[in-house]
Amino acid sequence: MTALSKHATIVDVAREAGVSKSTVSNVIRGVKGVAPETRLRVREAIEQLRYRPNLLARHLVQQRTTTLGVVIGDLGNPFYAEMAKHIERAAAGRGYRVMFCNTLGDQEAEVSGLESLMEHRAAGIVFLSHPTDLVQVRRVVEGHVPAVFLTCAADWGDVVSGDDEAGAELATEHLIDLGHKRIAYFADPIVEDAADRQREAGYRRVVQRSSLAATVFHWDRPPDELQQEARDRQLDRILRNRITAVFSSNDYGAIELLDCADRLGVRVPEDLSVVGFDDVVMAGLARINLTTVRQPQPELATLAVETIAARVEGELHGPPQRKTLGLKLIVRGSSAAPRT
Amino acid sequence: MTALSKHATIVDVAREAGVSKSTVSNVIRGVKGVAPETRLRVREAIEQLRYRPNLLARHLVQQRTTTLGVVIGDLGNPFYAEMAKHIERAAAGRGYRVMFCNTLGDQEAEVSGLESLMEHRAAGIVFLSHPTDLVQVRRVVEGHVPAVFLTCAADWGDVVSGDDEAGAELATEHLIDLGHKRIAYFADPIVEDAADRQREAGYRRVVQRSSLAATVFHWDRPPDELQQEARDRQLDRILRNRITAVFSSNDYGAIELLDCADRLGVRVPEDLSVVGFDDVVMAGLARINLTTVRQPQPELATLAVETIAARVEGELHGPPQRKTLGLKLIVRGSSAAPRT
DNA sequence: GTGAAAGCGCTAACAC
DNA sequence: GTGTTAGCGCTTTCAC
Repeated sequence: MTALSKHATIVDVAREAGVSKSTVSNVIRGVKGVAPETRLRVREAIEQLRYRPNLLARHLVQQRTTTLGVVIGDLGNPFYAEMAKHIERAAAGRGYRVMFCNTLGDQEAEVSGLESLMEHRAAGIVFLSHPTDLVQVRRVVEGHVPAVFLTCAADWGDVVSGDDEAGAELATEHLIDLGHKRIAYFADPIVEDAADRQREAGYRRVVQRSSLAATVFHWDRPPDELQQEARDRQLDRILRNRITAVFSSNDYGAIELLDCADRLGVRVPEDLSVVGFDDVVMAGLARINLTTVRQPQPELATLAVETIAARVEGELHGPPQRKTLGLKLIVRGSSAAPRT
Repeated sequence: MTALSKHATIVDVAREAGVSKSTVSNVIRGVKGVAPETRLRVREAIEQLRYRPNLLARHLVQQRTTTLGVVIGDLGNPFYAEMAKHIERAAAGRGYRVMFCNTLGDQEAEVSGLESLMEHRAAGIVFLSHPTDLVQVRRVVEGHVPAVFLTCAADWGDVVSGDDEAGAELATEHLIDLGHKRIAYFADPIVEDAADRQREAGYRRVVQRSSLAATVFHWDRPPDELQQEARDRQLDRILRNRITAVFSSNDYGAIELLDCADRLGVRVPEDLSVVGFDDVVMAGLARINLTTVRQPQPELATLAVETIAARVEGELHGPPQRKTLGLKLIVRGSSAAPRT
């Protein structure tokens, strides 16, 4: 590997082109009022020296960066990974770069990661999955940079999310229409609280409207080696309750449930109907074939980035905004009428 | 949303504590030789003002950042997403933050994303998935910052990867041991060239050693709306060739193949054995249950980060290094003896 | 043990 | 149309 050459600076370019550094700066920033011939000379010098402006210096003097911090629970969860990808693309499209912080639910990592993002003077923070430690996180971020909560919620920042309650209603109605009488709601703790409550609320409303009983289960998330066992116990509880259909708060949990059912010889959808939430790519595979509520991922991500960019660029002022996108039920093969 | 308060600076802290800014700097950086009592006063002022050092300024003066650029093909591919997560964690553990650049195979996005990373003065670049446009990319990066190629390869940077050839041999031997005579290699274009060639080479060696014919297919990656159709055509080609087993260059491709087989009523493993490469989390689901070659993801990511950190910190000099980790075959249900 | 001063690479007034 | 200059917030000699 060759020795690392230093980067050329604006002064080097100025010298090479025989102008002052302000002129170079004007050319770089596309300020008009530079003689075409001068502009050309500067351009050539830039090319020649492979000059790339130093954003550290620019951002320092401008008192503002074009870096967005993104806090994610777990990139290993396909929904978050897919969202992360869309956020990155949307940000790049608006001239922002993205710094990810993948906290894996570790509170300490979350706070220190966030502090690091603040030290980098991130222009704004996108929370994709809710910070576990609300108080600490709020203390670090609020009042310093704008925050947007994407598919999660808080009252001190803008919120962009799907219409969780309506989505949950669609899912539950679908199961009722199929003839199910004993439908459970299955909460995956990885889903942020507010979203979870909304989805549960939608479920409860529809179930009660049809005079059915509401049953709510929670996935345990024990250490890895015990996980499979814990899951099997959960499924056992479901079946003991004579549940015939489950609406899971996310696809990830729904797919785990399918996995569990497969291992235990419980047939889906014959013995148990399963409906998820998110519509991750995986859900559409023939082998998974999961009925689910689709979240419009690219639209959500774009909206979140636009919102935070508007705050950063001073186009948006005032109290937190709340933007909600409609959700669609995608019927696939994991749901069917219960056996009679 | 409350007005955004400015960040306190080192001068604010100095004033508050009644010392000079150099003393504050000494305290922040843990330089010894500061009177305990002074140190305490400074600490209190920092706490009081919620002071966070500005890394832009620090990095500008130090002529070095703690930012790592990571170039990824597609975060929507679980293997890359999982690797990204491990890279982020490993980097955080060594005091680095990570900027992702998710190029989606778009050459222009790749080069401009990389230029942006360079403008941010990334201390090093991790290529997770090979840059499509080698020449351009090399021109932008080489000689400026160290590069490490993770599960891909180039001769102008350090390489960290699994032993692709040996892994491919394991997979192919497994199929031969099961009694297969007509085994195809299936190349997914998302797998970087060098890795692909290694895996193909391993496959070819074993097949030829057993005096069998080598057959290599390539997934087409046509526009989304035509993809399913194109895939079905591929599977048709496979079956026409009386292939009984397929070794795919990655899990993603293998899972697509399963999906395709399911839709067309081809039974796996009865009619067709499928072996993948990577061992993404999904591959272990009961419904997927894919026999595959496991890549040690956390170890690969950690090694890549350590390598680049060593370069950045000047602990590692000289020509590009090549580190290879051993791979393991994970036998699951997608492979079995061919029908007689 | 502490402070003064120079300067990292850039932008943005303001002069000329 | 172009150059001069004063910082942005820090680190890092070098005096004291």
